[in-house]
Amino acid sequence: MRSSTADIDILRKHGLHVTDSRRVILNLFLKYDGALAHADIEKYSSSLYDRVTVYRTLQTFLEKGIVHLVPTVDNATLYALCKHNCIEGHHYDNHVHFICSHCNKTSCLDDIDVPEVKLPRGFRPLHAAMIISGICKMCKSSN
Amino acid sequence: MRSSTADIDILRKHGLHVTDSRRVILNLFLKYDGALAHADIEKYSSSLYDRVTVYRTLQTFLEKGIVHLVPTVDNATLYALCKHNCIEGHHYDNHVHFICSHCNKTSCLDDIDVPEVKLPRGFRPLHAAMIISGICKMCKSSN
DNA sequence: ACTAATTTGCAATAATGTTGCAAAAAAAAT
DNA sequence: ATTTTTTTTGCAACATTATTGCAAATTAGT
Repeated sequence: MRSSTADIDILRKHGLHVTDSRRVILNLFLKYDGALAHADIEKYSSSLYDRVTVYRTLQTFLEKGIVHLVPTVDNATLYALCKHNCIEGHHYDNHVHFICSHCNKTSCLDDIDVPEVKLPRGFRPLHAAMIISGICKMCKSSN
Repeated sequence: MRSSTADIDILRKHGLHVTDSRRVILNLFLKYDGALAHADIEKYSSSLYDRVTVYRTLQTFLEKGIVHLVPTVDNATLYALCKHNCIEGHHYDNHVHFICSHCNKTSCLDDIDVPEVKLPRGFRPLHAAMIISGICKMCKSSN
């Protein structure tokens, strides 16, 4: 029995050195399967790593296209794993994000694309993001 | 010639005492016609008022339904004037927001509603927000 | 194992947001 | 118009969140 190397593969694929903190943080994303804020990561990793390291790791993941930012209405910076098609410097995260007002978890609905919208004359759109809030699958079924 | 009292009317209509700081900050929104962050307000009001006052004023405007929060991808808290139908405690800001990547201004497209989206089984939507980035009307025509 | 380059942790600093309380200002009452 | 009551403001202190420089530790290639 050998331990999974999915995290290592991802790091290598994006040209990053494999380090403990990067593996641990990346595995949080892989296991949790939702958007995480800096504070979540500090909590889940039991403050194993310095705050600064967490900030820098997230920044690096962002730059390399491993995670993308999720729009929020409060002032939290949320990160979520890029699922497909993201390359360094350009994200294709044009899927809908869902934030549950019960469990507060933010999930990427990877298969739901953001719909096109007709804009007023003169506006040239480049990217669109959509966040739907409500009750998620898990919370609804556990009532 | 008498000075405009639009700001005073708005404050009164929402049951707020009319004070200098509230008038000045409200007028910033009325004139700028875009979303403003706390930092913008400090800048435009030449730090006439204490940071704390600005925070509390924005919080009050939010509670009374004078402004609403605008979703952002970075960690800024953005406020924009409510145009119609907002009452105390409940916002109907289901319009599309546009952020210009050139001039960095965020505007409310009040007449463009956020489109409906079909969600996966089990998700119950309550509210939807949409942010489109690109080049705005003003920046496009000034090239 | 050795070397070169990258990453990490620590300390210091900056930026952002919150709370309590006395003084000032606004609205209501006289 | 003056007094009284209530609300708002500014200050100070504090809490949280994020950034930078640099030496020590770690990674990857030879």
